[in-house]
Amino acid sequence: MTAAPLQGPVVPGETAEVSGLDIFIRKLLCHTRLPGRDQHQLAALPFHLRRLVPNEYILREGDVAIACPILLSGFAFRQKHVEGGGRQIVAIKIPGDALDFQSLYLATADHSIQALTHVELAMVPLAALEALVAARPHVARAVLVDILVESAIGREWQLNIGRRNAPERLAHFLCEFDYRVHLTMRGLDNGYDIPLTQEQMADLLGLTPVHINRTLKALVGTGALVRNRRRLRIADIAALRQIAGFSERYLHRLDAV
Amino acid sequence: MTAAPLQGPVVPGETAEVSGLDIFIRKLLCHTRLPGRDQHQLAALPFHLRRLVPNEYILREGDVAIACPILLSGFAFRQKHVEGGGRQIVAIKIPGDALDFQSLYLATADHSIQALTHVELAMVPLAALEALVAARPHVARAVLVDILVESAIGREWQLNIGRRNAPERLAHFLCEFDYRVHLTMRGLDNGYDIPLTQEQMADLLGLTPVHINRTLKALVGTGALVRNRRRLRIADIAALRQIAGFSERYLHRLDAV
DNA sequence: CGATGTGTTGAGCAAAATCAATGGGTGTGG
DNA sequence: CCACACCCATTGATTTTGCTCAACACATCG
Repeated sequence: MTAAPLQGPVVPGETAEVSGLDIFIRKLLCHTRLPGRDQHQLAALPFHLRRLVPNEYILREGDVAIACPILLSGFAFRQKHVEGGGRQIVAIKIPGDALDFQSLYLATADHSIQALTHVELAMVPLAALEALVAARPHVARAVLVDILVESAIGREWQLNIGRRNAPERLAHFLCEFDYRVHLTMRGLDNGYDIPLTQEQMADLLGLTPVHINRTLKALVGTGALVRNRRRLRIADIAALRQIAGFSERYLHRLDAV
Repeated sequence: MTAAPLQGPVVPGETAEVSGLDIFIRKLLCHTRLPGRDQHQLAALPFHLRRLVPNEYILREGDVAIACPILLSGFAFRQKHVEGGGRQIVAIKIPGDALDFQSLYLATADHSIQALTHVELAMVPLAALEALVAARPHVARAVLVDILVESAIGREWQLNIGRRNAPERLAHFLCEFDYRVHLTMRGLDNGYDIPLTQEQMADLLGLTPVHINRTLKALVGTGALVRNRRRLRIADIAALRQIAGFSERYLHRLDAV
C-alpha cells in the first residue's frame, strides 16, 4: 500500500486527501465533477500494489478478471493480434488510468493489456469497485465517462491510422500523448522522454519500424522533435500540432471550474 | 409512433411485448440478460418517429443532443474529418442500435452521425432515458454493455485498418457486417444487398474508392462475393471469414441461454 | 566481453494512391 | 417520352508511399 511515486500539489478545487489512488482520482476529475464525499470513497478503495517489468502481461485476451488494475506509475498498452502474427497497439495508458473497467461488465477480455515500462498497479478488487459504483451514482457516472472518453480516443486513432500519412500520424499521436500526460503527471516541467521504442510506435500507428525511423528523422529535421542518444523528446509542441492538425476536442476535458 | 418495419418472431426466452422499440430491445438482449420487467419499461419509453433520407445528419460534431436516436430501420454511420477534407467512417450502425448513448454523459459530440440509407429513427427524449437508467440497474448495465461492445468493435477496426491488407480488410468488414445484421434483422433468408457505395467502403477502411473497386473484383473472383448490376452480396461467408481471419469473439455475443 | 535489443541506413519492391477518362443507371425536368 | 445531369462504377497509366530484406552500429546489461 505504498503511495504513488508521482505525487504533486493537489488539484485545485475540492479534492480528496492524498492517497495511493490520488492520481486516479485526479484523472477522473479531468472529465467529471465529483463531490468530495465520492472522492473520499474512491480514495478509500482497498487495493494491493503490484509491480511489473516491461512487457509483462496485465491481462490476456480471454482472461476473466477479478481485480481492476489502476496505473499508478509507468505506462501500459492494449493490443490485439492478427493471424499472421502482426499486432496492433489499440490504446496507450498513462498514470492515473484505470486499465480494465470493461471487466466489470463483460465476461472475457477481447484484447491483452501489457506493461510498456516498469509499472506500479493498484489492484482494486472488482467486488469493492462494484459496490462503490452501485452505491454512488456520481462514481458510476465517472466510470462511464472514462469509458466514453477512451472510446472517443479510439475513434480518433481510427481516423489517424486510416486517413493521415506517416508524419501526420506520428505527430498526432505525440500531441495526444503529450496532452494526456500533462493532465495527470507532475514534475514534467523539464520535459520528459517518450517511453516507446520505434517498434512500438510502428505497432501503434500501423506502420513499420523502419518507416518510423525515417519519419522520426524527418520530424527531427523540422525541429518539432529532438533526439539525443536513444532519447526522444518533443521540442516544439506547437509545430507538432500544426503538422498533425491536432485538436483536443475529442479528449473531452472538463472546462476548468 | 408506427411500428418498426422489420418485425419478426420474438426472441426465445423471456421477451417484451412487440412495440416500436422491439428491435432495440432485441439488440440489447444479444449482449445482456434483462428481466422481463425491464424489457417492458424499455418498450414503454416514449419516442417520436423521424425519417431521414441518405446523408442527412442525425448529429453533428459539437452538437448538444436532447434526444437519443434509435435506429429502427435503415443504416447509419459515425464519421470524423481531417483538415485536408478526408473523412473516416468510424462506425456503422444497424437496425436496433442506439446511435448516441454518449450524449447521456458527455456535453458535446466529438463526431457526426449520418444516415447511410433511408432511415427510421425512434427519438427517445434524453430525460426519459436518464430516468429509466437511474431507476433500473439492469437497464443501466445494458446501456453500459452496449457502449463497451461498440468500443470493442472500434478496437477491432483499428486492428483492421492498421494491420490488414486491402482484401483482408474488406472481407473482415463484410464478415462483421453480416454477423451483426443477422443478430437483429429478420427476413434475410434470401440474402441482402450490402448498402454501401464503394466510396463509403473506402472511407470506412482507410482506402480509396478505386482500390476498393479493384479489391471487390478480386473478391468476386474468389467466389466469396457476387455482384449483379450495382448490387453486392456475400456469396460464401465461410470463404470470406477465411480470407479475413474473422473471429466474432470481440462482438461479445451472449451465449444462448 | 559477448549477447541482445534497438536504432540506422541502403536498395529494391509492392501495395495502394493518384490522375484521368469513360460508361451505365437513375432520376428529373422539359 | 426524351434529353440531360449526376452519381457511381470501371479501367488504364503512372506515381508515391511505405514495406521488405539485409547489413551494420551502438548501447546496455548480464
